[in-house]
Amino acid sequence: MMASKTTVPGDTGLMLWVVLARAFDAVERHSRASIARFGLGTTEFGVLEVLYHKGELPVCEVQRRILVESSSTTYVVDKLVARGLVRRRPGQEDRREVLLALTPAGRRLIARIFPSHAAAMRRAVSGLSPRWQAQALDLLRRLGLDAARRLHHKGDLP
Amino acid sequence: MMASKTTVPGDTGLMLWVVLARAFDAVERHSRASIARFGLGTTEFGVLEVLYHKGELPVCEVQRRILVESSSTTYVVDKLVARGLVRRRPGQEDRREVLLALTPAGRRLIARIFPSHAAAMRRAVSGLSPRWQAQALDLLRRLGLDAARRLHHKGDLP
DNA sequence: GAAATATATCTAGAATTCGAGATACTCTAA
DNA sequence: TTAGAGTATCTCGAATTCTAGATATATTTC
Repeated sequence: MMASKTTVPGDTGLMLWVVLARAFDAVERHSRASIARFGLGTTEFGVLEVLYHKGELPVCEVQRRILVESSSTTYVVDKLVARGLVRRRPGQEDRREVLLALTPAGRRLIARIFPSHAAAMRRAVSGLSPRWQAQALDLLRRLGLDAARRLHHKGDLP
Repeated sequence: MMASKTTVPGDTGLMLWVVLARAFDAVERHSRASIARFGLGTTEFGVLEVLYHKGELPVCEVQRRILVESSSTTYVVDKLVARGLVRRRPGQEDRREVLLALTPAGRRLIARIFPSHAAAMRRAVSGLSPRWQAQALDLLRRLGLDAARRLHHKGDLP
C-alpha cells in the first residue's frame, strides 16, 4: 500500500485547514469566556464593539463585520435594543437602510468592558512573540482574502 | 489625541485575533459549501470523517475532534444512526463509554465524498503557496496549542 | 474498601443561528 | 419613465448548538 486513503502525511493544505480550525476554536474560547464575564454573547459584543469604534452604521454594514446572516443580525439587534444599549433610526439617504447607534448606556457599557476584553485577547494570542504574530497576521490576511475571493468566483467545485 | 480608545493601529495581538476569525470564516464557508453538496452538515461530516480515518472510537474521542459539546455530539450521532451510517456499541473495558463505528453504508458514503471534499479544501487554502502554507501551519499550531493550554491554567482573566 | 472525586453519556429545555421568502426601496437601461 | 434587477431589512419556522443537570461507571484517597 502506498498512501492511506486520500490523505497523505504532508498534505499541507488539508492540515492547514484542520489546524486553522483548531487554533480558531481555542482562541475563540478565550473570547467567549472573556465576554461571558459581562453577560453578553459574542455577537452582541460584536455589534456593540463595531458601533463603538465606527459610530452609526447601517445594519448591513454591521452584519458584514460580525460574520453572521442578516436574520441573525436582526435577532441580536432586537435584544440590544430591548436592553436599551442600541437604537435604530431610519436611513436618510437610502431609505431601505436602518441605522444603528449606541445609546449612552450602550456606550458606557462597551467603554467599560472593551479594554479588559482586548487585554484578554492579546493574552490569548501571546503564545506567538510579536514578531511571529506579525508574520501570522500577514499570512492569515492573504489566506482569508483569497478564500473570500474564491467564494464569489466559485468556479471551484467540480 | 494620542491613540484611539484602547486600540492603536499596530495592535498586532488584537488584529491577529480579528484576522484569524475572518480567515477561518472564509475558509469554513468553503467547507460548508463543499459538504452541503452531499446533504450533510459539517458536524455530521466530521463524525463520519474521524471514524473513517481512525476506526471505532468512543463518543468522547470523537467529540474532542469535532469541537462541539457532548450534548451536540449525541444529537449528531443520533441522526447518523437513524440514517444507518453509524452504529453504537457499549464499551468493553470502560463500561461508561459508547463506541462508534461506521456501518458499511456509512463507509461507502464517506469513501465516496471525502476525496472531493479534501480537494475543495486544498483549493480553499491555495491562496498561499505550499511554502507559505507550511509556515502558516507551524504558526497556527503553536498559536492553537498555547491558547488551549492557557484555557486550562486560566490564571488569565483579571 | 468506602467515600469522595472525576469521567462518559445522555436528557430536557433554552438560546442562537440559519434559510427561504416577503416587503420596501434603489438603481439600471431600454 | 418604467420594467427589471439588485439591495436592505425583517418574519417565520426549522435546524443546530449550548447549558445544566441526571445517571452510571471508574479512579483516587484516606
